[in-house]
Amino acid sequence: MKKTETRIQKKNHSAIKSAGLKVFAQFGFRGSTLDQIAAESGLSKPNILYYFSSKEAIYEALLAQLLTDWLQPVRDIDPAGDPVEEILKYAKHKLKMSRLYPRESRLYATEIIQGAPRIKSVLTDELRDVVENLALLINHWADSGLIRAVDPYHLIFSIWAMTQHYADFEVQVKAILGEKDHFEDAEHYLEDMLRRMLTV
Amino acid sequence: MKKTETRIQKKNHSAIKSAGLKVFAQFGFRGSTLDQIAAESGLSKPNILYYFSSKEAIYEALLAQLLTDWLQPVRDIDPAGDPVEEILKYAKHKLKMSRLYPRESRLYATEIIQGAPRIKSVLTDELRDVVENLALLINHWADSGLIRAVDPYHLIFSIWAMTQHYADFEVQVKAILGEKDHFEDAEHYLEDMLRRMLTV
DNA sequence: TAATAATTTGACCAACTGGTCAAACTAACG
DNA sequence: CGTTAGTTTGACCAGTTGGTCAAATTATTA
Repeated sequence: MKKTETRIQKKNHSAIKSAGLKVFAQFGFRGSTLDQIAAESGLSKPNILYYFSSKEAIYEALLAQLLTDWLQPVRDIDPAGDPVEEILKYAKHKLKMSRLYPRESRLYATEIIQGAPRIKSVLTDELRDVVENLALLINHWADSGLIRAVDPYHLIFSIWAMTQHYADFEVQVKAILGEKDHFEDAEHYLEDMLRRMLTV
Repeated sequence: MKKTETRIQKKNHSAIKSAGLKVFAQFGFRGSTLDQIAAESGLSKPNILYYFSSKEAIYEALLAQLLTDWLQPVRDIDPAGDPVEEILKYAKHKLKMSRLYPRESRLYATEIIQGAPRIKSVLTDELRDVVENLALLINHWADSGLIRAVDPYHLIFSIWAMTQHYADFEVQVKAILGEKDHFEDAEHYLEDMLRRMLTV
């Protein structure tokens, strides 16, 4: 049990992860440097390596945190709830994550785009499993006549794609829509789309 | 006019761009090295710099090519054609690009995720302009009762997000669906979704 | 307070980075 | 064939990289 984290350790672990998130999300693992993370966190480079054994260890700590945070809401979908509302709840939750934590989304995106070299096994094990269960549930809902029959996998992909788009492609969205908040309109569009897809 | 490209120049320019695409798409600009591009292209590092003045020049040549290839199909949408079919044609074209040229998509994605430092002006000028015109056309179609009224910008974003998802997140899609070709199902889903959104 | 444990840092290193350059090599052409 | 223009490369460089380490500093505790 590693519960014994001092006040300073807590503060610095957090500062390093926060700085690492900022830097890695923008430049990817190979494009980021410890000097950048040092500057961003206000710690010296050797001091960072006192808390994390390597650059890679910081990156992996961030990814691990991310993956658990992302898988949980899928597991939280209630098979006994109203199907359309459950799916909408999940989609809106994902959209909110994109608004509140765009850097986490971009960190994940760069890792996946680069072929997911460090988390491929998580994708083929946990993620695959969780998605398969959700797909079974969606098919079950469709068989029971509670929602329209759609390909559950591509439904899930479409939710992921649309929600993460607003985080990952933020500069592009802002170049087109301007700087004002666009998440409200995005949510209306997403809700409209999902209701159209799932009802009748 | 720089039409005078020798046989060797043609071959090597192409080999370098091809290798650069492969490397940059995977590691981003800062994560890629000239040595990687050299190894991938079969040329020596100094030889590469004989054809392109710098690492950045290769990257920018790739981005420039990409942007023109991506903007054209938007401009090709026919205001006099059938609205639903025109939008579907565009969406299917984008999906085909994701299948045939996933590395181009990933190169673009990494550039945008990193804040588009080299092409921000293209986004706020050409892309913005082209999208605004398309949005006006979609609104016009809606006003004429030819399609259902939807937010044109978020409609466009949803098409981009869903089509590019299959290229950018290819490893994740394959981790879930397996290695078999999934683009046919994706096209059916996309067509279903757009028809539901745009008709009635 | 004194001693011990935890934290921080400057100096340093070997490997790698983008890029240069003169010299060597090869293709093209009269 | 010989000449010239185009092509290729080995050796090299200065700056950056992730990471080490002993020594100095600071916090904790007896």
